[in-house]
Amino acid sequence: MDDRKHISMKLTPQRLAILEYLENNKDHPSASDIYNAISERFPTMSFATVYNTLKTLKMKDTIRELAIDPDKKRFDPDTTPHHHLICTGCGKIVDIHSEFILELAEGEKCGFEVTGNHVDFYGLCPRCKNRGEKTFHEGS
Amino acid sequence: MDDRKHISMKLTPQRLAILEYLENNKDHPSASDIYNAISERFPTMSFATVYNTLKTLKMKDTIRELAIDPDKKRFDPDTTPHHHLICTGCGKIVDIHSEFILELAEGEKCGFEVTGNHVDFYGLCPRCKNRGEKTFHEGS
DNA sequence: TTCTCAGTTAATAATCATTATAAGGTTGAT
DNA sequence: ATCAACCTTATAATGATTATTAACTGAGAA
Repeated sequence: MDDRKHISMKLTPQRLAILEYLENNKDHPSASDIYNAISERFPTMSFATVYNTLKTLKMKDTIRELAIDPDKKRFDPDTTPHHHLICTGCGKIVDIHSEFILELAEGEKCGFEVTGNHVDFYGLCPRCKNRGEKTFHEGS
Repeated sequence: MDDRKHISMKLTPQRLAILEYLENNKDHPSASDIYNAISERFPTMSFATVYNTLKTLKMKDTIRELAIDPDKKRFDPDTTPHHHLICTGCGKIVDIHSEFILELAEGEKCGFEVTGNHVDFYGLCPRCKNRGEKTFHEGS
């Protein structure tokens, strides 16, 4: 089941550390999240290696690059089609695995060939709801 | 109808130039797009002024900041609820004003209070379709 | 009119995320 | 052992964005 899509790349210690950190990670971490987490136990790790590895994994469709955070890229090891629910108070992101049928009227397509979609839901997580938070960024 | 939400800020020449550039603009420009377009006829314009003005306009809900492009923020003067259709070949973005009813099952909400959503559609624009393009970034 | 103050602009430095470059390290086939 | 392909690292470079600070402007008070 979980054969990692037959990643055809050398599994160096650094790459294993990154893959291990990403495995089942639901935090949608950024490159620096990954670097910070790993460099604790792996002080020799270079930032470039993180970026290089992420780029390679992205090309191999092992991870997905998210354009959810306006400030930096985030990465998601869950490459199955799914959507996100984002807290506008603290930025927390949770996965939504429901499916939605979203058909565009031909007139709205502007001649595009539509290949997919992604829904960002916005809201307040339980903690921010209680605090009355309203900050962070509003949806795209 | 179009009273610009009673912008309560000094309408300096620089701000007017930015507002004028943004008015009815469907290109979802970035800060540097705006700076480049305006500084031609307004060579004294500072980049900081563009950022300052965009931040102010965003706070006043006169424009919306988009997290669509992983490389930079883009801005949309259309603050009515709408969605986007993005070309994965060239990055072109067009507006979709259809509405979609997207209800989340209670179990999927993780206790969030859901306040809104935004759909990104992905596809190939007519020009990229003909070229067989596949690059750019894939959806969040 | 002149002074003053708050808000604005511009020049600039600083920061952060990301990419590019170049040099050295590792591994596996020969 | 040698070579080449691939990796890693250190580092520089770039691009977007934010922060800082001094000069500027316009409206109202004196």
